[in-house]
Amino acid sequence: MIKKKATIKDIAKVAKITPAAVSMALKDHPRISKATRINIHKIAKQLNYQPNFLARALVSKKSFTIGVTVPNVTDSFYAELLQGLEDGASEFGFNTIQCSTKNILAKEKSNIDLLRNRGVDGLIIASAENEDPNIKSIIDDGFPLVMVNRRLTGKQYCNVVDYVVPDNLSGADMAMEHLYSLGHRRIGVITGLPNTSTGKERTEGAKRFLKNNGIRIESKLFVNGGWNKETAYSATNKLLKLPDKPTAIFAASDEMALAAREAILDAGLNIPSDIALIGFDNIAPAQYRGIDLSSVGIKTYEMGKAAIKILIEKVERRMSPMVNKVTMKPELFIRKTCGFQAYEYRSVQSIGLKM
Amino acid sequence: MIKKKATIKDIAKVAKITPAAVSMALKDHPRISKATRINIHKIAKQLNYQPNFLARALVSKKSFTIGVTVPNVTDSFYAELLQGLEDGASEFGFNTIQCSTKNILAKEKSNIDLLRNRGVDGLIIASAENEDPNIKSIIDDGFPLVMVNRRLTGKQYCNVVDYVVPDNLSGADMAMEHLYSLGHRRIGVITGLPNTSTGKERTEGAKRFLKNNGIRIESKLFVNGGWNKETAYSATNKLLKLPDKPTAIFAASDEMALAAREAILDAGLNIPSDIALIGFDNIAPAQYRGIDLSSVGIKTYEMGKAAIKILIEKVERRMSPMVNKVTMKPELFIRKTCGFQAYEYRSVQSIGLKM
DNA sequence: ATATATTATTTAAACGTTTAACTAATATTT
DNA sequence: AAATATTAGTTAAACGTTTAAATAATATAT
Repeated sequence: MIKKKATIKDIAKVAKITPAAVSMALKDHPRISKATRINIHKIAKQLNYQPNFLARALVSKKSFTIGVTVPNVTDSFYAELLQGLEDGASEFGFNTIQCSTKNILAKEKSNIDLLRNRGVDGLIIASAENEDPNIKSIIDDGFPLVMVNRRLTGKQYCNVVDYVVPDNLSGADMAMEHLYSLGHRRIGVITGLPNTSTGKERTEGAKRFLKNNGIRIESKLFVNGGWNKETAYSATNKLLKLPDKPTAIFAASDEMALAAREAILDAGLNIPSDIALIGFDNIAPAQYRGIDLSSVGIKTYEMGKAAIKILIEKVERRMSPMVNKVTMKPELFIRKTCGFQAYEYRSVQSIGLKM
Repeated sequence: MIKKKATIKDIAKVAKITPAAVSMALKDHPRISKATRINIHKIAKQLNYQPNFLARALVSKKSFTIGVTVPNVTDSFYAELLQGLEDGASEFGFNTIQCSTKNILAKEKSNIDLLRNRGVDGLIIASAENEDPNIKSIIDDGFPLVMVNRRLTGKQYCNVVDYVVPDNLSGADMAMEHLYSLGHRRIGVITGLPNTSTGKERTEGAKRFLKNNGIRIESKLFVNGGWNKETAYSATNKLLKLPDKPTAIFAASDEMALAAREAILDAGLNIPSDIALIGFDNIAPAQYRGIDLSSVGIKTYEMGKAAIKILIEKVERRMSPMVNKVTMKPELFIRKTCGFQAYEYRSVQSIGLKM
């Protein structure tokens, strides 16, 4: 039923030479005479020959495919990262296979197994946890790997594996500094998952800032937003219900910041007059008018491209002895949720009805 | 350097039987005695055996992989669709490989070739054009295919290929009706690419509505938004510069509606009091407070799941003679950009500075 | 004219599986 | 006891490619 594609054997039959010769001719091996090479190319075009990657990968142990795991694809941050990875890969003639792990270790494991069994040449992992056993086993196998966005934090492995990550400490510092400079002294922090490097380091950065500026660290001002909207929304409510609630909130991701934003407005409070808000990642929705979320961000798309470049170089060189550790400089994007701009978002109640 | 994985041969050596027997034992073929089957499974687990999909796919012509093409992954609509596709596939033990085409036919072709050469069992195409030659060649080859979101509109092929698409005519109708019911008679339309079924049909639906309600169709009120933010932004400006500019705008996608929103606010106009705005797709960012974009939407995630289900059924049955054509019922999500709600988004100028 | 080098191709094995067909051993039927 | 059936494997070929090694044919050097 399915019309089958022409193979090397078909070409061989037409050209009356062996499949091996065809294979060589197609890659313009000098061993094959110019005349036959031209002939073979012609026949290949006539038969619309397309090489079978499966067969090629099986024998040559090279699939020109990179496996990628991310927590999810619906988060704008990962969408942009994926785009960078995909575009970067295609520049080198590689493709990507993507899987989401939903921050579940078991799902990550099955995804990694699956990708490796499908013969990917290397892995980009954007979904790792701090002491991720899945990563460790990839490293133990000596399999080409570059971590992106998140990395391992454990001492023994963190100098062994390549990564491209944001400078989370500086980023958090910039966010806190911005709030501080606007007069905020009581700052709530919606943290990411503490078992991720991004979660851990952004929290650390915030704490370090407080310490450096002589502000007491109150644990109740740090609430776990779980890297997702739902958890972040209720985490924000915890902050808002505090008797001495913060005057500003730093969320460790824009995704969570946007959820915090909803929670704040739902509580009838205004941004930034009642509560200032800053996020991290500088995702596209943060930039819409009416959102105008101030945020610390890195060049996410570039981060993806950088990671894939390192990985493909490793793959091509069949594992170089170099370990590349790249950190991306964060930038502060001042918009309108921290009170620096003359603009205010008001909850529905505070506006009242008018038509 | 790279530690190599255990193969069937390794198991065979340990168990002192042939690879063929191992292969059968692993899939619990009754030909193999219970005792050896158990033994083989045990050894497989010990050696951490993982089947090589490439080899398996090569011989069995089955890879349990579905190829997917979308225009891009950064558009929230496609991100959600992809999630549905991926989740749906994994429910059936399948995986997806995704590529973006950026609405470029040549890129679509190379992606499709690539996916097929990598041995995918079927294709989900979400990026097709109306008379897409790439689709036609897939059909001619009898290769399993389900189109999603967009379909072919040409007569000869549209009854041959499976698809799951929104009911664009009704959707456009609902959007226009909503604006009409709020008193709007002069409605601008930001259309999608006319060479896509979604673009064509949503425009058609809008025109049909106008006709049915005795409103003259003015071609200058229809501007091409090209399915992307940049084009939609300038398309909106064209509408706004009209001497008798529309009192409302219907954008054929939320992505474009959000760009239109920026353009309107940038022009110093208020939404909805100066101009009402409605989109299509009901993507997540439309729902943020401060955006509150009214929109017509379908269950995008479910659409993805439905498409993958149909495809996998075709793949499993090795092409059934049935052609499934599914349309998804649209829903109207009334938020605050059409003036129905007591809320208004104002441009910066109209608020003036205040701190 | 013989030995050596060069060129163009073929042969054969391999990658890791699957599967149909064959075989040997044991069990069941007549 | 001979004929037949069942069980539990083994053998061999295949999937579509790649690649090292062998070979044959021709050209060049001695």
